[in-house]
Amino acid sequence: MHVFSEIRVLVLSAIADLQGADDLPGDLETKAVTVEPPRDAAHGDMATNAAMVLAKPSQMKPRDIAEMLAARLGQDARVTSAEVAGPGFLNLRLADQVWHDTVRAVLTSGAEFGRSSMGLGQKVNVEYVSANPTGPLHVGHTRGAVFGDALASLLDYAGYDVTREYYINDGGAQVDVLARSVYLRYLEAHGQAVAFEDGTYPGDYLIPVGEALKAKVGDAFVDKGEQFWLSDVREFATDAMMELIRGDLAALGVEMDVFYSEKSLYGTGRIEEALAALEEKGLIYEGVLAPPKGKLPEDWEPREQTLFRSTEHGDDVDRPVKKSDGSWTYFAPDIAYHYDKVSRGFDALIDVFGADHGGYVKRMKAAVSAMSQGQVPLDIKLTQLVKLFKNGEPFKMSKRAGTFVTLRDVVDQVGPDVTRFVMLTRKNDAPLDFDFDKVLEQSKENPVFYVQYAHARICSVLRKAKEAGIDVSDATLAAADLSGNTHEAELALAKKLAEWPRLVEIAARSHEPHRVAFYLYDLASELHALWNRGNDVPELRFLQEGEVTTTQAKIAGARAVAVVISAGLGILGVTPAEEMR
RNA sequence: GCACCUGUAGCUCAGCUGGAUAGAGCGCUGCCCUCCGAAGGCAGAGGCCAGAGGUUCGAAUCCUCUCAGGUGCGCCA
Repeated sequence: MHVFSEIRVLVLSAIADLQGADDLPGDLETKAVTVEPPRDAAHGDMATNAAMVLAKPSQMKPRDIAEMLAARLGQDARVTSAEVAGPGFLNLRLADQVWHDTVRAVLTSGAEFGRSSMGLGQKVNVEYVSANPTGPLHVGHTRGAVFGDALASLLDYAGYDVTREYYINDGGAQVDVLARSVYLRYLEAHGQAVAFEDGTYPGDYLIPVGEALKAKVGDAFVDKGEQFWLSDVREFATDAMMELIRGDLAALGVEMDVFYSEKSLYGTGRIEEALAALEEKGLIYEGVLAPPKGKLPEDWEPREQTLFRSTEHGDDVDRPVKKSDGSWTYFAPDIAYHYDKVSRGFDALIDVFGADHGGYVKRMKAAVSAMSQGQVPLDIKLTQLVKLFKNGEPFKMSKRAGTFVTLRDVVDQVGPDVTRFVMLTRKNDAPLDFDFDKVLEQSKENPVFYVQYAHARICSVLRKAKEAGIDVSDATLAAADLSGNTHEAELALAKKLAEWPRLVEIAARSHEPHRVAFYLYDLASELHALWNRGNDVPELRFLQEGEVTTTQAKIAGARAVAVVISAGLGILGVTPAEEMR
């Protein structure tokens, strides 16, 4: 339990006391009572809206309730002042001791400080990347990979039992296209001249795959009809692509728990089973969709298809699960896949899709809602486009020419840490500008650098202290007497640390890992501010010449910041820097 | 035509799921290194939170409509 929830408990018990004394009605809903840091630090350390929330049901004036609460809360040793302000806010100031305890808690718990039990061990499945196994991952996938991975780590940190999963789209027509493309490269490896026409993948990355195929089967497939080799080449090629993709993910530091094959759903009755479950609920029927409003496609004509009544679960129109020729649409195996996830007992599902799948959200949610009787929530996070820049100039990628900016291009140039952090400095549903030059800039304009610099500065102080023969182990620092750390800037830093556990819960609840990145920037900012105060106020420097115990107390505060930065970067998948070069 | 996302300082973006006088970086102005990493810090100027209604003690945040940009829209995945 962190400071904010501790104080909230205190407020609630004060309310209960007032109820016991008949100063407040006995039946009050206290769910809406919050205790949070006020926007303006001048208002105090924490503010509660309790009086305003309770005013109406109590039929009392908010300020009267606030006065009564203030009197009770002021008796607690942790509270140094309780003031009524504005329309009925109750502003609390807490004793320095509270913040010193926070620093101590960080040093004692290490990276575990901030870990929450909010998730109660619930099983959550996070599906991300899920790129078609037809080529290397590109920048768009990279953002999805970073986002999904950080979200998964965040949820883990918040006490959920997380499974990281990748859905391999190896069942559709695109893998046939892949197979034909690899076959061409295979012929090429045999010295034949080939042409990559529309409907094939011309990328160079398939050259080694064609050669590998040749090494494996020799000339067995040369000059043979498609029916002879397609299935074998398809399997060979998708395996090769998945190996490529796993390598890409590894370069970014992403490790999946489960790779789930779409193909495994076909011919095994799994799709039929999932659709039968929907049919049981009367949600599958044969029908004709109304034409889309507005301009009609040229070749539109009414056709009877097998449809899913997704409108029953919030969609705008019903969706086809079979094409007019009777074969499955892409939606059908996807339903089966999510049916499988529900059957595996997950309490919540999260899908991370690219923004171009936005039109797919409602039907997928409808399907999961129907299959789980509304019991398993599905959250779909869409990641918007990444716009690449170089020297401030837009960096275009052309898929037709077979050249596009890959995950490797990005990671090779700026490294996995920078790639990850930068991609998390924007919320998922906002487009992201990624400038190859700016992300490597060493200035505070670059949040990656700014946060790393704060961490490196602290490491530098610890190194200097050690050189001076001072014991700066976490255990020693945790035992240090912090009562001399009373300066406003020192306390501000400790207060920022106290917000970390609360921020973790907020970020986890909203599925927004970018909040961690912004918090780390703020924390780094407090550290830099304190550091520079040392220029004017020598007492604030971390290293106090000849004063071992004072130095240890000062360093305790700094070291705690490094611990939290390190934990936060850990969630983002970024390695903290010991020094800047 | 419909659905989803976005609209906050000159620019790039936060804003703790409804709280007080809306914040940061860049850019602009003026300061701070004989001293732990100045690759930093402090201060100032800059706002009708796209617009109009509504909900309530209270709205950038929730609802409705309008405007602008992006994405997608049976027989691709």
